[in-house]
Amino acid sequence: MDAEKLLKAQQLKVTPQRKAILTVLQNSDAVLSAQDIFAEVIKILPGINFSTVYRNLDVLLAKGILCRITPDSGGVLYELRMKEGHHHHVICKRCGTSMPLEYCPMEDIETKLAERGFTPTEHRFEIYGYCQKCSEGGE
Amino acid sequence: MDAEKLLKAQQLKVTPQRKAILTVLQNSDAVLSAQDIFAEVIKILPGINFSTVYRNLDVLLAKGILCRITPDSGGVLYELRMKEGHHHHVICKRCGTSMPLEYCPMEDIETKLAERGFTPTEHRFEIYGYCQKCSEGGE
DNA sequence: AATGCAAATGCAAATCTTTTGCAAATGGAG
DNA sequence: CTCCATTTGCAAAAGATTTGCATTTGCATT
Repeated sequence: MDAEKLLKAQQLKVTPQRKAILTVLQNSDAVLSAQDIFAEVIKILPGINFSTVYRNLDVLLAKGILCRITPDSGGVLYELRMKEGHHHHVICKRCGTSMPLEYCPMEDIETKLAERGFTPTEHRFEIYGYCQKCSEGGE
Repeated sequence: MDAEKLLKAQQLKVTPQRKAILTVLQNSDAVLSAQDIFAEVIKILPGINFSTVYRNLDVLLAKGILCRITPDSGGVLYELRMKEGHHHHVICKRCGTSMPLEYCPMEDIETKLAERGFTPTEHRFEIYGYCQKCSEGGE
């Protein structure tokens, strides 16, 4: 995946900072916090600022280049969007690896909500646990 | 619902601070942030401290007296647990009212996860939108 | 290749939320 | 009533994220 193409496709300027952020996310199959990302990006681009990372995460998220995940344990995690369109995630609590999920529970429940007069606009479905690799090694 | 009974049932000491926190949550059918709760509790119990509220929210959560909800918009919200056992939530983005949901998507997906070797330990399913009352008044 | 400007960045400070250490206070079992 | 583990208040620290502003930079257009 080409960082420049990704950015241009969204009418975003191609800056070294953005390329570094995308590189970090590409090289990780785990979901990362803003701080994690900053810690990695600064290795590539010493001198980059926190605020630049935060601002760009917001921009990339708004443009749909990233997904945001918010575990129960708190915090906000990001990952490169690997799948087009709406989807949910399965996340390993040990290694942080995230997999897209080809299933959305909303279909099953839409009529039930309609009966209650509730109009859904967003929803979230996230599954945490241990991936195959991390299960094998014991808990 | 009796705050004292709730606390005693969980081997927690009955303190004015805890009773005040529970009272606030009982009188609200919306989900509240720690700050919201503090702002209300201090009206009942002037002099109560932030840290007391935070600590007690953690305790009450651990004991299963509260539910924690983390909207995409960020932040952490709490509500009195209205339903025994595992369940999910439907939350109105305007008035914050929360309703328990008698449906869990995990059943539908467990085998699919097993095929991938993933062992789920926790999951979250939250639906945001507008409740009947708030839909009527227009967006 | 040079120009112009909106967009992006760095920096520093501010804000907001949550946590922690510790001494004093207190609930409740015996 | 006494005692002790639990809980609280306080103050400070820690952590995460945001903001204002001057400067720089990408890039579309000369």
